[in-house]
Amino acid sequence: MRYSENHKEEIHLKILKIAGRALRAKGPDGVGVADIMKEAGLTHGGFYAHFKSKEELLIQALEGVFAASKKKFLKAIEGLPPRHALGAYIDFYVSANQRDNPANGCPITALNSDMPRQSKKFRAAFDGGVKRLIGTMRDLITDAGIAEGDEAHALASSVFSAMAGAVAVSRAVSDKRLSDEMLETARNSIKTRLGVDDASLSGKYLQ
Amino acid sequence: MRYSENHKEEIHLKILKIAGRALRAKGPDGVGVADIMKEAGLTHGGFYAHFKSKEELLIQALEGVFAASKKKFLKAIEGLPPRHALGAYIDFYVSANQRDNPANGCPITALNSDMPRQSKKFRAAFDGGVKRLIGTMRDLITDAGIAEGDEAHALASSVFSAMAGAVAVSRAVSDKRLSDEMLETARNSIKTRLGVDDASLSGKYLQ
DNA sequence: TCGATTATATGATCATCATCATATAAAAGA
DNA sequence: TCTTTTATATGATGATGATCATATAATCGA
Repeated sequence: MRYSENHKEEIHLKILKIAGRALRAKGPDGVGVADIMKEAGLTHGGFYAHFKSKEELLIQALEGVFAASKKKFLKAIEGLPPRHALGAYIDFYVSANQRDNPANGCPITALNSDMPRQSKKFRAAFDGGVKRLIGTMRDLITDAGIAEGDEAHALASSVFSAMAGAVAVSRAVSDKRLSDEMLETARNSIKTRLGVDDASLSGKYLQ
Repeated sequence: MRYSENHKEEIHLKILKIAGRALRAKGPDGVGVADIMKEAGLTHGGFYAHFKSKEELLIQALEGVFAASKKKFLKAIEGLPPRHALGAYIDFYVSANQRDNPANGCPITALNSDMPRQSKKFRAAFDGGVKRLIGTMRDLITDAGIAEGDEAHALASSVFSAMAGAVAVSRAVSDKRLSDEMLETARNSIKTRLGVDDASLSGKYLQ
């Protein structure tokens, strides 16, 4: 059956979107091809007209998810001066909202302990996404005048690892009180470390 | 066949030990009953004489792993005064050695992104282990005079989340340079935050 | 030495899942 | 309207894995 010009492409994107959510919710080994297709309103057989393999689907889905994460990053800091932007992003990321919505959140948080068990290609896609996110934060840190060059990069990678790690661990713990405690103290300590905590930003110490 | 008095118990412990390593290396959904039994020198059929289900095995294995982690914690700080002990534990934990040996490392690091997808019972066992580890660190922080009461607890939970998160994210990234960078900056920032970095401990600032 | 006990083995069942061969049907172009 | 194209459906296939029924064999107590 011949469909409209770009019908297949639309379906392709729809599958990727659904897979991106399932990937984060169920992990790379938890997503089933048939389930994804069913959610897209199709049956499992048609899958291989869209993707060479499940691995290819996951790689494309992961790339889409990283691109969306970067977009969310940029949107969260839109229009803010650099230091306020850093604070705003940390507030956005290290939050109960992120913790409670793995399917729509950052893939680093959602997949970190799965990564060592994945294929080389999938891991390479993951690395690429992480590096791009770190690059965005490095630019922000540079713009804020907090550090520059290699130092800005090291700081950005460290801050990102702290943010992702904090959300991931708080998500792993099912005790809400403990989880909230971890999240809040992590958020504060990361902001303090960068000098973008509320006290600093209100001008008490700098600028 | 009747074996020696405590033969079954020995086998039981052997299975648990193997499962504990597999659990961290392959994740809860990656461990196969047959594989575990084979590694223990047995076949899959005998499994259910030892455990009611795979879930029961995983829970017991996880509890064993947390107990071992606590032992390693105590061993790493053995004989050191509180503040040096904190520094030593952070050095021990946030290290390339831990990152590169998931099968023998901390379960928080190895399993965090798997946890939201696990059964209630398994998650409860995880929570218990996390709380005990945090309790040990809280005591250390209290002994070191860094904080006390609820504040010491909050600090301990936050520091643990930062440590586990940093190792987990550095493990997720396959690029060695980036991974090393994350690990080192995380280790330094956590130690500085607690005032147990090398400069502080050498007496430059305190004590 | 022999029978009872029981840890372990064998082999089946049932479910899930990725993959693929083949069939179908809808729509575009003639 | 009819043929061709091709996106999707149907229905295998083979692999893996948890679970369980039943068989086997080793040792202890008699």
